[in-house]
Amino acid sequence: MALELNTAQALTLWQKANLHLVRDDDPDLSMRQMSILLTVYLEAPPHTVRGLAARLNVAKPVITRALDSMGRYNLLSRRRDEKDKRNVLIQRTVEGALFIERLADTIVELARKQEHI
Amino acid sequence: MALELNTAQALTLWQKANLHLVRDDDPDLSMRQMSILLTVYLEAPPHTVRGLAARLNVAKPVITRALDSMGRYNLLSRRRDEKDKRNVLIQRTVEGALFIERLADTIVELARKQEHI
DNA sequence: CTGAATCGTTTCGGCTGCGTATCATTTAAG
DNA sequence: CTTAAATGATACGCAGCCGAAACGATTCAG
Repeated sequence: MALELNTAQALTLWQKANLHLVRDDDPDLSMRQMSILLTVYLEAPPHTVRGLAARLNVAKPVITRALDSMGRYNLLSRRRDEKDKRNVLIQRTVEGALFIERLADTIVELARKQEHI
Repeated sequence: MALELNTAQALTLWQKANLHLVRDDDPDLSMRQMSILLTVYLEAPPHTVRGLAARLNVAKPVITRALDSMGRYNLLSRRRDEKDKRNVLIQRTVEGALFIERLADTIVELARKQEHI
C-alpha cells in the first residue's frame, strides 16, 4: 500500500524539514552532501566513489570532496577495499547513524503535527 | 487528523526527494535558498528581508544574496514597500510557482511509489 | 528640525565547492 | 613483462556563499 500524501502536505512537510535544518546550529549540509549521506545509509553496500558519482549523476571529485568534509564531521568514513585496492569503500559511523536517526525523528514529528489539508 | 509517517518512510522519502533534485540538471538550490523560497510561497505575506532572516535564524545579507541569485532565476522578485520605503517586499513569480508545483508533484509521486514499511 | 533607530545593501577577506584535466596506484589484457 | 584500463585523489582557476562591519536611505522620537 502506498503512502498517501497530498500536494499541500508534501510542500509543507518539505518546507518545515528544510527550515528545521537551517534554523538549528549545526553546519548545513549541501543537498549533494545530504544525498550522499542518505544513500550510504539507506541503500545496500558496498558504496564506492564511482558508484555514488553515478548514482547522483555528478563528477567523481564531488564525491571525494564531500567525503572529505563529511568525514571531518565523522558522519562517514573511508576504507580501502582489500579485494581490489583501487576501490574505496564508504562506511557508516556511529555519529552518522545518530545524525540520520535524529533527522528521521524530526521529519516524523513534523509530519505528525501537520493537519490533513 | 495527523499525517502518518514512520521513520523508515520519512528517511526514504527525504533521500529520494533530495536525490531527485541533485540528479536533475537544474542548478541546485542551497538548503537556505530552498527554505526562503518555500517560506515565501507557503507562509502568509508580507515577507521582508528582516522577517525572513529572523524566520531562518540567519544574518540579513544571507537573505539579500539569496534573493539576488534566485531573482536571477526568476523564482521570486522584490518590490519596495510604498508605505514604508525602508522595507522590501518579496513577491512570488510565475516561474517560482511552477517550480514549487513541480517540486510538490515530485514528492507526492515519490511517496506514492513508496511501500508501507 | 535634529539625532537616533530601522531596514536593506554593499564591502571585505576568507572559505568551500565546482568542473576539467591530470596524477599515482592497482588491476586486467595481450 | 608490457601496456592499457579503471579507480580515487589532486591541482588549478573560478563561482558562490559566508559573517562582520560599514553604509545610504528612510522613518521615528523629542
